Amino acid sequence: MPELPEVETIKRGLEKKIIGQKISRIDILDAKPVGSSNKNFKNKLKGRKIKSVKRRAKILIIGFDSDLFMIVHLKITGQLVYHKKNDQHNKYTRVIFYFTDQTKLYFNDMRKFGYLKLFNKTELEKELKRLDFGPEPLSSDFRLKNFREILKKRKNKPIKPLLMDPRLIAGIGNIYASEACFLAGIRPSRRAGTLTKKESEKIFKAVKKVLKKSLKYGGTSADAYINAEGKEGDFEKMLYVYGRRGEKCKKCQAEIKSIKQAGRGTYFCSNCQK
DNA sequence: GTACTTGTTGAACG
DNA sequence: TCGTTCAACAAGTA
Repeated sequence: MPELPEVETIKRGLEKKIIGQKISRIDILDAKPVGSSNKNFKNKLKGRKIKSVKRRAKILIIGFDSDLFMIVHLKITGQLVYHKKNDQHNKYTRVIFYFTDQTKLYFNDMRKFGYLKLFNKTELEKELKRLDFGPEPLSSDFRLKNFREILKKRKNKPIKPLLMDPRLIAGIGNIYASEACFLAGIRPSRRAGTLTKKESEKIFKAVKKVLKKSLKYGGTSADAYINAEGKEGDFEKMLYVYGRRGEKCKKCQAEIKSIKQAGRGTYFCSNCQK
């Protein structure tokens, strides 16, 4: 599942490949990700040149000339893959963007939760306001003080679902919320208000650390994630707890446990995390 | 066949 | 108004 490090990796890959590219044609193989609201999707994009690729939380924002922007959300199984000449589409390919130099960009999505939406600048700003994302955890503007304010406002919320709430902090999903709790030695079920000063600092640092480290390794390919070049990330083998139910803790050899929190799987070591 | 998985959103509720 | 909980979306795997 693409979370912040995965989406950021895709963003960096795309930036190198598609900026300056001009769209010559678009094939929509499945209209669902484009939605009924985007009836002129093809017409609006044809002939447009790509100016920028940005990321906010887990969404990608591709900027074109003439005040046009496309938001791409990959949700769980979405992929954006750039290919040179030969056709590489598969049964999950929903949209194909063809560029004037014969290269292509594929939007693949097995489970069809992802979407592509077009906006002008005003609409984009409105949309971002509506989405109401919390701070970017890797931004230098996001300080311990900000994090403690969030904990204070959500005293009763268990720490792991708190980390995953995109309106509180942007870009953290199930993998990194679980991993950050492990790194900090804190049980995912601990309520925000019960964390000591020291513990809140530990979690704060763990969040930044795990995201940065994953980014360094090109993300986690636990499910369908691949980057803009179609390659998997290498962070999966560095995971301490996520998806490791029944396996041994890499630090203490105890068995990794799993519970359900807010309907989502949570993994932790009951020995290392208090 | 059944249960379970995922990120996000919007509705329902207190 | 605000926070919390939960169903819904889709399609694959165990």
